[in-house]
Amino acid sequence: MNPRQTNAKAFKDSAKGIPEATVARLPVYLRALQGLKERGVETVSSEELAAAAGVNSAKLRKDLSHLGSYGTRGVGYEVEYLVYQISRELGLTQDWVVAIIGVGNLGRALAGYGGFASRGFRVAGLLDADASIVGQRIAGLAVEHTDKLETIIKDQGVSIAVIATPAAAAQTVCDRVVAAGVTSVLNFAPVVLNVPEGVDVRKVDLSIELQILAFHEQRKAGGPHEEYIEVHP
Amino acid sequence: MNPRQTNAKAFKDSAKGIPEATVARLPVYLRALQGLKERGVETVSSEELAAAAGVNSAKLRKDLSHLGSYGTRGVGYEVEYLVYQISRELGLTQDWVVAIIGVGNLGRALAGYGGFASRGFRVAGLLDADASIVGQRIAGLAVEHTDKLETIIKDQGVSIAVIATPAAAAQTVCDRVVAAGVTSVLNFAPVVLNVPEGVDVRKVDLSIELQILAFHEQRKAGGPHEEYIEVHP
DNA sequence: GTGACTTTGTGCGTTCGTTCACAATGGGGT
DNA sequence: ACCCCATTGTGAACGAACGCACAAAGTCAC
Repeated sequence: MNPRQTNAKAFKDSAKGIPEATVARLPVYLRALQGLKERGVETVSSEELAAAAGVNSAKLRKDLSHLGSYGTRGVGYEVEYLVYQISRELGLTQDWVVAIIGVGNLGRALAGYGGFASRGFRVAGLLDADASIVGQRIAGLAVEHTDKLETIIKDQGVSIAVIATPAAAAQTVCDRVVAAGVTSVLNFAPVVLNVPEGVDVRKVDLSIELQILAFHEQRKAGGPHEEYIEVHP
Repeated sequence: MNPRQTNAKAFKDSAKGIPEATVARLPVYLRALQGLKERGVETVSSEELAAAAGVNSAKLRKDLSHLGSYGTRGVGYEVEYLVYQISRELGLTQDWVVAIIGVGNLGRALAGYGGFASRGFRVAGLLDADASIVGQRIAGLAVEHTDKLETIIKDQGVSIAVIATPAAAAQTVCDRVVAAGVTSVLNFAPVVLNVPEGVDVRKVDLSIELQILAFHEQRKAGGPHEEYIEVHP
């Protein structure tokens, strides 16, 4: 019935899913590899690449083994070939159209961020609800009013929305982009977004990261765990 | 010898360490709770709080149980009391002094981000290597030259450094802040930072998150896993 | 006071992720 | 042609995290 069942071995192991933890590390490997490539390195061992990516080498090998068998025993991995394979697996060999909603400080920083364009992400729209910002040119793009959100998403074929609005506006904006057909959302607003099945949300929260650091910092200094704690009265 | 061994029960379970996964969620609970508090809610059940935080209720209860037994069976958790307990556990009842190095678009966004001050993070310095930026006032602070990095860190008692420089400068800046006594680093530059034992680094990478979204987006659309893949020649 | 009801806190099985350690395997030297 | 060496790819052991399901424990109505 399903060809996979008759000839499963010829299909990539990844068919049934690369572990999330691995997916999250692939971009790190990719960046390390691109660095090596720029320096003219043609071949790299798992040990070297692991060091460059800040992970241990067994983990690196297992991660890469999920994509297929792309190394040569006794030699290592061919940098250029591996760059291509990881890019393809991540979907970076095609272009992705992105819209950024909310052009405050953060939205501006995102619009100007070089790391997008170089990895196949094309910013097709900057939108804001504030009329005094609409019309400004930022990173070569004119800011549009959020009224046009649906139009832009559909006309430009936006598939990923970046939400950089204030917290209060985020859920509404999210509902609108989802209704307009977006299925992946990167959320910078400090709220938990509710989305229907089938839509992916990833969250980046600046203050959460700081809080996690504070927790560990406190531990180093001898935090509350050192004290005798009273019971809830 | 160690009192913990003679009377372990009286000490918080957390003494030996709250799981990392839990620590990473505490800030989310905290934000949800503060939202409830502002709306005047006094008591909340694990079910409700879990919904607000976007996790399942068993996980929430287990997370909170690591801090101690702060709920009341049949009733739920007292919002204000729980806010205090989580804040204390995260180390937010004390103030943390932060310096931001690199005042580009992102550094500016960070400097103006309200989520810091409201959680006990005081930005004590904005530093940049570019002489044309030095002296500008941003969010009420004058930008200083990176020459003064060591002075500022020591004089102001900075314990957390936020690195928002270009990739090429990040490692050098990191070495300097660590040498000056900083033990926690939040890194926005797209590089893997090397730090000595005892220093914590957390990384926020905008383009990595987008790449992870692209991966899943590709899957939805029927990505490379659907195709028959040739073997490495 | 008592009993019904609600909600917490947690023991347990399961799943997911990491690490070790080594057999398999390709390259290169002789 | 053969053997040695370096390095991959992975089986298996371990550990962390998740989620179910329920006993324990408190509240509230009467």
